[in-house]
Amino acid sequence: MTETLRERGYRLTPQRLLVLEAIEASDDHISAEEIHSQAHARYPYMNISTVYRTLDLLKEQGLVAESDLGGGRFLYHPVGKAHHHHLVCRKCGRVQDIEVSALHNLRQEIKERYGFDAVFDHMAIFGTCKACKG
Amino acid sequence: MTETLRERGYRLTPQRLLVLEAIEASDDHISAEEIHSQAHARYPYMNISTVYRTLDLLKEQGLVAESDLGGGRFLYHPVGKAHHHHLVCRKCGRVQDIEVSALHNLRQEIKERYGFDAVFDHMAIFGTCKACKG
DNA sequence: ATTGCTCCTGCAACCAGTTGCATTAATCTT
DNA sequence: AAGATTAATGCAACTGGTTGCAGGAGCAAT
Repeated sequence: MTETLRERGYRLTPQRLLVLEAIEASDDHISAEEIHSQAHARYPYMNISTVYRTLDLLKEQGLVAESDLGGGRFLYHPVGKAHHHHLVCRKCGRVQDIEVSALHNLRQEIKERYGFDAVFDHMAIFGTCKACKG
Repeated sequence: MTETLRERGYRLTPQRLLVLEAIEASDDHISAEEIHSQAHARYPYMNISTVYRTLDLLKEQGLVAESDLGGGRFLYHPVGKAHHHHLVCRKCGRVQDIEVSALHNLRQEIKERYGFDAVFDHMAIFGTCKACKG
């Protein structure tokens, strides 16, 4: 990721490197707050607005993906892993990944019935997970 | 709605009546900010937190439905009309209703594959509408 | 009409996230 | 290695939304 940014003419500041490290270290997903607190521990002047701006840049450049967990809460993950969606359990809060193919049929149906091109981009689906229901 | 609230033991304060009126007047959907500004015009002491608390109550009592339009933005509408979902066009911003049945298959698939009970509650689906694509 | 119970409201402080602006520093040039 | 350019940062103020708490008001009983 760092090489890609440099090649595209972006500066590699220590702040950006810390954000990248935090995202890569969490091979699952991570919130902006978590990124900030990790980076802040090592570099006290790290500012939360820099985290958000770096995340915006990484999204723009297609290096990280953003999931909207509803209510304005977001998670970030490197795009290395396969494109996927999330099942968010309202009871235990656990987030489970599901394959992108699960939404193919819905996309097609919406296209046929309404002529609308739906974009499912790391979507969050809420409900109750297997464990919590038992 | 006012009668339902009174029957269930809730007080009918002027603030609550103003919120109800604003929601009923907008037969489509309305944001909390819009409700507040309408109510505030007629009753200057109206506070935004009262709007949110009233909306919470109305949700709880099943009288209004909330749609998450992503990024923490919400719309509210009376439950009188049939349960539905929204197609939000990212180009023109238009919000189109779709029937709840569109998501039946997806619900079933997620249930079978992951044992997860998905709750689709006035969901927003983003993409490009027919008009904007042409 | 008055009283009292307790629900409801306004306020102020807070939260995650965003933005404008002046300052700082990464990189390029020499 | 030093200077210039300008992107990136830190700060502070702001947004929409949430919450604790003390005071105010709806409603029922008298």
